[in-house]
Amino acid sequence: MPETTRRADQHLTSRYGNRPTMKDVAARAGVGLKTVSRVVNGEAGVTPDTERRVQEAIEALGFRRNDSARVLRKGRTASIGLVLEDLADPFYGPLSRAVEEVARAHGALLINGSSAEDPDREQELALALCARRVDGLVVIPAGDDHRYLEPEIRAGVATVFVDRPAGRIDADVVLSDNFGGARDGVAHLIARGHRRIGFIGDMPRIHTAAERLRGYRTAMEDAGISVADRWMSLGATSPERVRRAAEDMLDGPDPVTAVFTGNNRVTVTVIRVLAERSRPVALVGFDDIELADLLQPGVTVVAQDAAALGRTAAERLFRQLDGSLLAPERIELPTRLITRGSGELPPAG
Amino acid sequence: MPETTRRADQHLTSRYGNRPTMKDVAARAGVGLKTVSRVVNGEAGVTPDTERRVQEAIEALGFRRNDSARVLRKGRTASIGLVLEDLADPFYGPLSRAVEEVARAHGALLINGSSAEDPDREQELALALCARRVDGLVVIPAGDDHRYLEPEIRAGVATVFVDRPAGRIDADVVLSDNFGGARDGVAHLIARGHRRIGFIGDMPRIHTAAERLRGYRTAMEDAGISVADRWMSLGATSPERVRRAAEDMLDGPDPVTAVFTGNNRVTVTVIRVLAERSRPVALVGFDDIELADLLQPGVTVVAQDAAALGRTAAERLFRQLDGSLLAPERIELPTRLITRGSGELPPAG
DNA sequence: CTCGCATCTGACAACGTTGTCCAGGCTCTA
DNA sequence: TAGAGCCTGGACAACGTTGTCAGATGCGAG
Repeated sequence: MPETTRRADQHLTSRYGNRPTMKDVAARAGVGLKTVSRVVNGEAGVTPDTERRVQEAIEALGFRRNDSARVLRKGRTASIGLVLEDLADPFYGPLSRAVEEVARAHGALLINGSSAEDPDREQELALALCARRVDGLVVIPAGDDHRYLEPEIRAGVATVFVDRPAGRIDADVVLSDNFGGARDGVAHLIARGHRRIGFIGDMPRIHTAAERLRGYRTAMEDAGISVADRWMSLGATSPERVRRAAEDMLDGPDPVTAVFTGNNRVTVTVIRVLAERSRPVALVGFDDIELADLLQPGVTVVAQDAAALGRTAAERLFRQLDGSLLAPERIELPTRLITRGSGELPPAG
Repeated sequence: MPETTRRADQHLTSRYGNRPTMKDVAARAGVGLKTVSRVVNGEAGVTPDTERRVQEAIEALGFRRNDSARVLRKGRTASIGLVLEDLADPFYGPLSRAVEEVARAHGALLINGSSAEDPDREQELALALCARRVDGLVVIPAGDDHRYLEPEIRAGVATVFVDRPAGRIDADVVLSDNFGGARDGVAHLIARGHRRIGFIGDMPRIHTAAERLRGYRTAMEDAGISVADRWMSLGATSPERVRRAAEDMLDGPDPVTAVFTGNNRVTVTVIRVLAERSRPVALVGFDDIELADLLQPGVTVVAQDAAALGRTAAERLFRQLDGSLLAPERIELPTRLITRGSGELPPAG
């Protein structure tokens, strides 16, 4: 080996700051490039003495393998992407964490991004993740057309949709039983004697909101109750609109004696509205909320298991990656009615 | 150009599934490789006609640039890493989201990982992120020795610590005023006439816990109150231990008339314990919690702004990246006392 | 008509790693 | 002692992109 290469570590050509490469390590240890690679990857075929020399060089130079190059060469990035609505929402934290744990168990990192419920941003994010060549993608849809992912899926990006179904493409989906949960929650109120029951939910273009509304309607229909239009508020996204909607159905003609709320944010606002009033109004909310048991009365909810959604989706994703081609499947997880008092109040007024 | 190359797209050599490369696009469009690169990156110097042909080829093949290769070549990944404790904790969701937003504004993606409060896992994660060559790292420390990051920082990885200071290295830190917040919270109780005040917090090896404890001690000392050992519980991590600690100081000799809780999880458990009792006990908690205003009484808290912590840290990080070398700085954000009732109860018992 | 200049294009190397393959040295046996 | 076989180590190409640089093309002016 010529003297010039042996001293390569003394004039590292910089890019990432001044990071040593395997070549630098090899030069310093006086071995070949591939030998360093073998040591770093724990491959067989290196004598203990050589290995020690290489390890020392790695230590001395502070070498750390450049995974970008590795990825380029190997074709797998050992990372998956998660596109969700808003990480600050307490529903998505546990979901994301669950996905992360499964990824970790498979040696993968998680890149996540928030779509802020904006279809364009969802697409931008998902495609950016694909450009990074994530091995797989877990998507909580904001939009309702995911054909833009077709080339990616064909190219081998494992993809699973969670919480809401994919739009206009055939893919794996993991959902909560939104319809059944809402129906049971409303039926619970009906069983307590309520007939005038309000529903406040998100825009029906969001699948979960539509399904929960359908559950509400079905429960009412099954009980032979006809629903007045003013009992239903759809698209109540901001706290102000939720508040107005609640007040309308509580104070209008034929006032409701119970309210079913379509998601955790709506529930919280409605709790506030009800707390200001003397007439007791029953409440069942979709999604569990922290401290719900400590309020007076405790808040009865239809709980879904966010962590289980994430875990199931991630496991499905790695099953796609590990092996064979699976036919797209729709997995539905059950919800659980948790009675704490607010849903058991009898009709009043 | 020979006919054979023009048809290169018909025999793509696979790796990432079957992804077309720039070479494939070039062959199909009948142009050179570099021209495709120029079009993809919106560089000047391509005639409209050529550009159109390239765009068509990109469209037809479903080409998407491989950012791994790009990263390898350019040396910047346009991604930053966030190591936090647990994404499922409602404190970290908004923090992570805030970091993400700043990253997005700088065109970067966010990779995050949960350390689960385990120093080894923190290190493993941080180094894995460095191997991915993230441009920067936001770390919420679990351990108290971060010398392992020294080579990385020297190599140019921008690094900011949040919520807790870095251990044994000199680096940027963004903190809440844990000491001042706790001191003020406890002083608030003292001002209401309390003398026997309990403190329940996390292990003092965690910086925030230690600082809050110090705030408690200082407030008591400033008021000339000597603290009994049994009024303090440190290292109460599980709900069970918090419960036991609370019961001990409530039922033992010299029972406390007020409790200061050191973080949101402790606060929630103590609320549960207090709700079971008839004797009113005052409570001030560190960290705000959702629905705190709806409980009876409302929960008085020392609130810190998780989103502001994240935002400030991320902005600092990109300032490091954008430009010059900055001397490490310690930024402290104020806390805010929010009175809601529980902290204003007079001493009883 | 030719020269010079500006504009557009493409060949080539490089980024840092891993897979392939072969060379050289060793041990063991005949 | 020679030959076979094994083990270790290294040279080289490839992954897909971008930066450099030089060549080609077209246009206007002399």
